[in-house]
Amino acid sequence: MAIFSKTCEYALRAVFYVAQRSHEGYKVGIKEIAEQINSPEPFLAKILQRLRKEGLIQSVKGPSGGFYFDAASLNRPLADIVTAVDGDAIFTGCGLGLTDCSESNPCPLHEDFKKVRNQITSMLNHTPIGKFNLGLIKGKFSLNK
Amino acid sequence: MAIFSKTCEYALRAVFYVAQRSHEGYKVGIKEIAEQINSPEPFLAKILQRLRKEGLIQSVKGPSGGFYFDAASLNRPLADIVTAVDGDAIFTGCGLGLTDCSESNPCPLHEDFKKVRNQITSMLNHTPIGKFNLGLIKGKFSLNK
DNA sequence: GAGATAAAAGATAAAAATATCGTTTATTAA
DNA sequence: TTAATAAACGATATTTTTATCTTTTATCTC
Ligand code: FES
Ligand code: FES
Repeated sequence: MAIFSKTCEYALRAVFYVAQRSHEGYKVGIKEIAEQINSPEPFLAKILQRLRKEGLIQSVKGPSGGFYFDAASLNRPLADIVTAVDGDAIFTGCGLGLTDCSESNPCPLHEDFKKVRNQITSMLNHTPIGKFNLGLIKGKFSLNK
Repeated sequence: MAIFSKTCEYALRAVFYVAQRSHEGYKVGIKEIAEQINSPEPFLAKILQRLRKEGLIQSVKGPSGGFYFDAASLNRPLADIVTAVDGDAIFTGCGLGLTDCSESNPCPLHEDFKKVRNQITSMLNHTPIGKFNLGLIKGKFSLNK
């Protein structure tokens, strides 16, 4: 088990890659993205379609088209991507799977989980999509293995 | 997506329930456990079989039999249960799904994820299975909704 | 406008996780 | 030692997640 679904992992890696290329002034085709983040191409295509429908990423069809982020989108928090793909379970769900997590009906791990969740939530809310562009360009981070 | 798989959620809830009853001096049948933690009975049976094979929980067949924890097992950390069911991805895996998480080949979220993972790891390592027995007996915690 | 390019859409397929069922084996109590 | 009880085991079923393929639509270049 991981924090995010495979779908969400691909989404985030793709987002980081497209953000970097957008920062450099390019649009990117799905094929290039899939290669660079080491994901199955048609599956990733579906994921990006979804993000596009939600207005989280931009794209244009046709020659010299591809995916990109406009300036506003580059400043959105990662939390928006995660929510679009995995929903809000990671932000509000009970760690033991109870139907609703609350102070009045807590599971044994509620207090501990709340801290973990808050840390994840805070990190995802305060990290803009474009935050790692410079680091990625400098080759400081990996997205594919 | 959640921190743990459904399987692991059931496992932990069952463990807490059996621990409480063990503390009170009883063994518990699979039917009662499944009812009390609101899980599918045959599925839960499989999970507990697995835990038993690993020596994490005890059981006896036959009349007045059932599942229970011996004193030593009550002191084991929750981490042992989680590892048995979900493996160690939650403790060591990359948040973005890279094949191995390391300082030398970090993903963009590596530093942030490390903190989250460490917090989860620490909590699961330092929480013994029997920690919540008194609270559960007093009705302070919920395991079923 | 014609041809080429690339994403969108829709229908399937494969794999993994979750869930169920029927039978067997061990244990107990009488 | 027999009948009842409860877990173990093995096979199967369902659902969800992950992945693929084909056709359509939009856009660019010429
Ligand atoms: S009730 Fe389980 S985390 Fe809040
Ligand atoms: S490389 Fe991604 S969390 Fe360490």
